[in-house]
Amino acid sequence: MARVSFKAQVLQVREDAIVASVNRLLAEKGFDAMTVDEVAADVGIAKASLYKHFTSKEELAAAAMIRVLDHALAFIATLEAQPKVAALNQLKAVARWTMQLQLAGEMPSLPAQNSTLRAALSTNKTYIDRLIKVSDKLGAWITAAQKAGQLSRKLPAEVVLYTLFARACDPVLSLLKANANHSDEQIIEVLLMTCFDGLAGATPRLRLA
Amino acid sequence: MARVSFKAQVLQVREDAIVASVNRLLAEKGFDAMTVDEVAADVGIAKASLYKHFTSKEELAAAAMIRVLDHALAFIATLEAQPKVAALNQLKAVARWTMQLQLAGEMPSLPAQNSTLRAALSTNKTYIDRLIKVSDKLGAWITAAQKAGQLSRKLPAEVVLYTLFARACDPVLSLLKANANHSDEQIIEVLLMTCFDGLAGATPRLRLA
DNA sequence: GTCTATAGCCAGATAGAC
DNA sequence: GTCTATCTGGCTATAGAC
Repeated sequence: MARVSFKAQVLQVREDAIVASVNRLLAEKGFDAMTVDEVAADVGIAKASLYKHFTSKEELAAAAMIRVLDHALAFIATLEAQPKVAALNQLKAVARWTMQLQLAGEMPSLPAQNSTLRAALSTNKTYIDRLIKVSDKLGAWITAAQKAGQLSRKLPAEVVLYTLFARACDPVLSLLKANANHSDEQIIEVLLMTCFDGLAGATPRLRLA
Repeated sequence: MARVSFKAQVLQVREDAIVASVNRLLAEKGFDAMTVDEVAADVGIAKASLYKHFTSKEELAAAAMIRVLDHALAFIATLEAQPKVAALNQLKAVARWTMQLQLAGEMPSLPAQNSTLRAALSTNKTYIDRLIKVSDKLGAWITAAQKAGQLSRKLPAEVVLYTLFARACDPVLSLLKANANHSDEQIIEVLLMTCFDGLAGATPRLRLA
């Protein structure tokens, strides 16, 4: 049986600490503004030690992105354990979760348009795998919600999917938080409304029979 | 009378060319990835010459942002010339205009979270002035539309305003364009729907006589 | 594997001739 | 004001001792 040595456990814990730091710094400053020196200082180890675990800054960031996607998959799994919930509400729960992560300062921004990070991510098999897994889970709920008339059938499913990803790092949230007139919970409720019901606002559904 | 010398005109034209280049590069790569060398090469002058016109990279970017806001103000002015249009439709027209700019590759992204650019912009009087002017114009339409019941009254006006700014550089647009299954016009229509009517989609308004 | 020290590079900004 | 050539600082990444 595969007993994991104590030493290996220590290393694993250290790697987790590194990735957690990277995740927070990515959320706070973005990939370009984040420096490897900062990460090392934040973790409390030497920069050279970082490069024993990860071969490049891009790989550091990729590990953080994968971590977020894994957390998302875990959250989705808990939702799936309650099969009676309407698909629309599952999607809303996911959106709420991403916004809470953002408010907590733990949601790295989407990789900017033409960066070295995008190139690295697009060739990272693990990252792509997790991204597809999340997309498949959400995609299933999206089509189910459209069939049930809970989501507009006029919108291509990919538009809905991309929109959910984009709202997970919507700058509106940080703008509202900066102006500090609302509680975190109020911000989330308002953003969920604008996302699902639009700026025009939902009108009562006609009950046809 | 203030006759503008030929030489001054040439300079003005050159500055316009510089700012137009910066604008395009900002839209394409973002502030961090854009280099001053690129700008100089794109305009076709030496880097040192750039620094005779603008004292820093941040000021270059600020000039581009101001240019966009000035264009927005000009567009808003043309809309104001048609006072019979409902406030909601004026806002939609502005949103459509920003999306067209984005599709044309001429919409610089919002300054990322904690950058030197944000600091520079926040102390740039001209930029702030234009930003306030645009916000005031849009703010008037927002409150009018809410009074008329065309926009949700449950949303604070600032939320609507921030959302319109954010949608002006919504990453969903570039994602959809990358997957290239839709025409530019289709993309814009779909994004306008998600913005104003939400993912759930608009339902027919009840007519209460 | 961890550290200190440093290599190598690149980008923002400037000097100085014209 | 425009150019070429250069300075300067900061950042990624690595060498080499322990």
